[in-house]
Amino acid sequence: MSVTERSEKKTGSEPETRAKLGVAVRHELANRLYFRLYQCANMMHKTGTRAVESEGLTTQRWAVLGTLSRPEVGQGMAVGDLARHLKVSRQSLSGVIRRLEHDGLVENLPDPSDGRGRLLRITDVGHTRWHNQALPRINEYYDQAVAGLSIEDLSHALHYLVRLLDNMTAIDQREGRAEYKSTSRPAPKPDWPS
Amino acid sequence: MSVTERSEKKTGSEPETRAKLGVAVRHELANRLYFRLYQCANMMHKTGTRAVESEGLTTQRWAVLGTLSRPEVGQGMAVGDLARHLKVSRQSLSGVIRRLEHDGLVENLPDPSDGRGRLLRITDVGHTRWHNQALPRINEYYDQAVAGLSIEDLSHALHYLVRLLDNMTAIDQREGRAEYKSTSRPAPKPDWPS
DNA sequence: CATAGTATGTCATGCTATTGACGTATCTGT
DNA sequence: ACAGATACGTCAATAGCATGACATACTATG
Repeated sequence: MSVTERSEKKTGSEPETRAKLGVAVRHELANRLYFRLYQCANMMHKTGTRAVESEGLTTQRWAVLGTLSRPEVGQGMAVGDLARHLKVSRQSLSGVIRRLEHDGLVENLPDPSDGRGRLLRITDVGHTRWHNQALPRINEYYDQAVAGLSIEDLSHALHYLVRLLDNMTAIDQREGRAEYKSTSRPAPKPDWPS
Repeated sequence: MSVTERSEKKTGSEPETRAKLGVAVRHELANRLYFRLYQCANMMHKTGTRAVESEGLTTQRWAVLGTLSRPEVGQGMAVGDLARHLKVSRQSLSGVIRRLEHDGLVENLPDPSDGRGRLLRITDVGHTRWHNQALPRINEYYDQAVAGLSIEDLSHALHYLVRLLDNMTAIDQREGRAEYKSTSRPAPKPDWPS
C-alpha cells in the first residue's frame, strides 16, 4: 500500500517530489523482481530439465504430461485448451506434442463430440512413466528447490506469482495478438495446474 | 495430488501419516508454484518483448543493455561475468551480443589489463537508445505489470524469488556441468541487476 | 443453405537456451 | 620455463517460444 499514488499537481514542491520518488522506487523494485524472474526461469529450465532428462523429459514435456495426467482431464484435452492453460502458442506446443507422441507417451484422437476437434490424451505407457519414473524425480527436485521455505512462504510466493501473471495476462489481452482474445468457452476449468 | 502415495507398511501410527501429508502438501504447493513460474516466464517474454520491440529489443537484449548501462560497469564487463550474472550460458549470450553489436548498441573491446579478456561496453548510441527510448517503455510496462502490488508486496515477492534462485543455484552447482563450478574471482560484484 | 466463426495442422522465420567439443591466446604458479 | 587454468569465440545439434500466414474441416447461425 502506502506509497502508490497520491500526488496530483497541487501547489507544489514537496508532495510532487515524494510521489516521484515513490514511482522510482516501484520501478526499481519491479526491475529487480523481473530480473530475478528472468534468472529463475532460466534456472528452472536448466535444473528442472536435468532432474527429469533421464526419463526423456524436459520441463515443458513435464508440464504437458503433468496436465494430461490429471484425473479431471480424463477423456482428453484439446490442443487449444492446453496451449491456453500453459500460456504457450499452439505452434510451440505442437513440437512438444509431436515428440511426446513419437515417444508414445501421448496420443491425439479425434473428438467424438466435435468433428473438427481432437483430444490429447496420455497413454498407458505415459501414465506409468509419469507416476513411476517422473514424479519421484520431480518431487525430489521440489524438495531441494523449495528447501527452507515454509508452507506459508510457498503460499505467499504462489500468490504473488499469480498476481503478476494476472497483470501480464491483462496486458497481453489488452494489446493482444488475435488468437488469445476470445476463448469461446467461458473458461475450460477454474484452472489449477499440473 | 492428494491421492498419490501414502501407503507403506508400519503399524499405521499417527505422526508418520501427518508427516507424509505435510510432504505431500509441500509438493503440491511447489508444483503450483513452479507451474506459475513457468507461465510467468512465458508471459514475461511475450508481453515484455512486445513492450520494447519498437526499439529493436527483446527481453534478453533488455537484460543485457540494462546491465551494461549501470554506472558500476563503467569500463566494461567481461562476457563470462555477464553470462554468470544473467545465469545464461556463454554461448547463448554470444548470439544476443552479436545482434546488439550488429545494431551498434554494444561494443566488445580487448581488456587492457588482461590480454585474454575482452570488455563489453554499451556504446553512446546504445546509451541514448536505452535511456531515451527503452526505459520509458519499460517503466510503463512495469507500471502495468506490478499494478496492485504495494512496495511491500514487491519486496516480499522479490525475496521469495531470490530464495528460490539460491536453491536452484545450489542444485545447479551440486550436480553442475563444469563451466559454472568455480568463478575464479570471488564474486564480481555484490550483484544487483539490470 | 450459405456464410461466418472455430479448431487444427503446418510451413517459415527469428531468437533464445542448453550441452558438448575445439582451438587459441594469455595468465599463473611451481 | 612449462604445465594447467582461464577467457574467448565458434561450430554443431536439439529444443522451445513467438509471430504471421495458409489450408482444411467442421459447427453454428441467420
